[in-house]
Amino acid sequence: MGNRSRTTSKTSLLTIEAIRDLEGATLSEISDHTGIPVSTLHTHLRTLREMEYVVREGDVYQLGMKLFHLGEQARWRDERYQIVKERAWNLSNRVGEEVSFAIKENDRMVILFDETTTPSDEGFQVGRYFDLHSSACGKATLAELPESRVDGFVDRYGLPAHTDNTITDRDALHEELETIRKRGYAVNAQEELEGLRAVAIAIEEPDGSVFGTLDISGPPYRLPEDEVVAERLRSTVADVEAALEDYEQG
Amino acid sequence: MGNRSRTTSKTSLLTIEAIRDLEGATLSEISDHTGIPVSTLHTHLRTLREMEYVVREGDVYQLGMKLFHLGEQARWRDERYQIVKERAWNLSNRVGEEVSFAIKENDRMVILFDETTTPSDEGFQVGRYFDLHSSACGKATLAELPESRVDGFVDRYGLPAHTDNTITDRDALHEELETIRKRGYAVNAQEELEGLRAVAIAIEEPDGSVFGTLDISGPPYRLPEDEVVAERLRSTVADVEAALEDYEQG
DNA sequence: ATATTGTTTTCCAATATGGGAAACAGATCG
DNA sequence: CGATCTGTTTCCCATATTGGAAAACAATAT
Repeated sequence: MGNRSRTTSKTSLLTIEAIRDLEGATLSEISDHTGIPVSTLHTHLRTLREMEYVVREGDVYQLGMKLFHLGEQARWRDERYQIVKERAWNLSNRVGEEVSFAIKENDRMVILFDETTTPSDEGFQVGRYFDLHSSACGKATLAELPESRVDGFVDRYGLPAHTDNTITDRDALHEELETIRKRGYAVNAQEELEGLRAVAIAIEEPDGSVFGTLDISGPPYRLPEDEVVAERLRSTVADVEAALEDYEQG
Repeated sequence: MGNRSRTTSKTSLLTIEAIRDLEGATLSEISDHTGIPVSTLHTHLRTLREMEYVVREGDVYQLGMKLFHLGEQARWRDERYQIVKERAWNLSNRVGEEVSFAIKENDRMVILFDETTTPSDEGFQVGRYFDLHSSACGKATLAELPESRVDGFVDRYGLPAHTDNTITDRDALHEELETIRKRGYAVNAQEELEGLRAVAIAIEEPDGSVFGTLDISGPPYRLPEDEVVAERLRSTVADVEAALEDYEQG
């Protein structure tokens, strides 16, 4: 089991995440997956159920909508995200491509929203985590950070490969980031997911730090030249940055 | 503060909810709000932070995107919700009104999504909880339940008033539910929120239980006659029910 | 009917762990 | 420079948490 201080709360939280991993599971399945004895789990699940973080459908435990409720609050915890959303929507409608907004939290990127013209495939990325080194949004963010922080990040997590195209070499990463800084946009050439290409640009706050990233993504065959895509993003990013500046004033 | 068994996990979860209530807060603010001593809170927040359920911005604790991540999983835990979403989107586009889908979980309604034509005011209800007796979706759901369960619900929670129009009397509620069953749709005449009118119809599963509810909502002056709105909903609901039936087969 | 197997739930004792007062450490401020 | 805010850490005792084991429950099979 654990190595460091196993707080009781952590066990509850791990239980939640086990249910997420298994996309719903029975008591014994959760026990198998986590190694936590069923009797212990049972009491934790009682609490989680009482607090509505988990529900039971028959004998299957599922994540409760309390999590969704709280998640929505988290998603909009910075009201400036709404500013971005409106402009992302406009952009998406203008160019007919999928536009996503992501932020970095704890060394991973999270997609906060995702504007498309067709609602069908909308949002399959929303709420997903992406690695910093293998996503357009992540690389766009990294490119804005000092080398030392990039190195620190590599030291901690390494550069796990997700496809054949993933950058797995530290020097290659530094080169890539340099290229991104030069040309002003990051490209994900199917480094995270086979068949998904994306172009991303970082949005800067008035103080120069990275606020988040906008990207346009899709299957490679459908996207225009990177430079064309980047140009489309650029104007929206500039627009958002101006709006953030305005917001700052009052 | 506590009266019943205060489990450790529960304290952590209450901490999360305190941060939600306060929309971000410092250690001492959370302590004031919950009555939990700062020293205790401190350790809980450490765990919550480690597990990414909470983040710190300066000295303000905020809900972490882990919650959003998990919340999205909860939101789509039943893949049939996607079926509803597509059709709600179509309806919204056809009639130019706001269409929402809600489900009942633990004696409250939760809005799962909300399709609008303009993205600006979209989603301000998403993830919100609504009481069963004071919302269109809630009343539409109650109307499908046996009287005994309705009474049980009233016994447990009472009928708290949210506006002057809220139904606060048990008999009046039963009458209202009877009306809903007769005419086939529920109306929220600003019973939950001043200035918000809504018409809702329950979606039934093939087995007859309530799957969720669709509603059309807006400021009273903008909505057509209830009967007209209901008619628009009816066809989509029938459509969804047919699709659920198909899904059942394979 | 009665085993058989797989659950989940309850019980309980031992002990690891969390609670919270108090001491400590930085800030910020008058 | 003390005073007064914060947040952080320490530490000890009471007790909440654990998890084995057994009991209840369910679903098949014999």
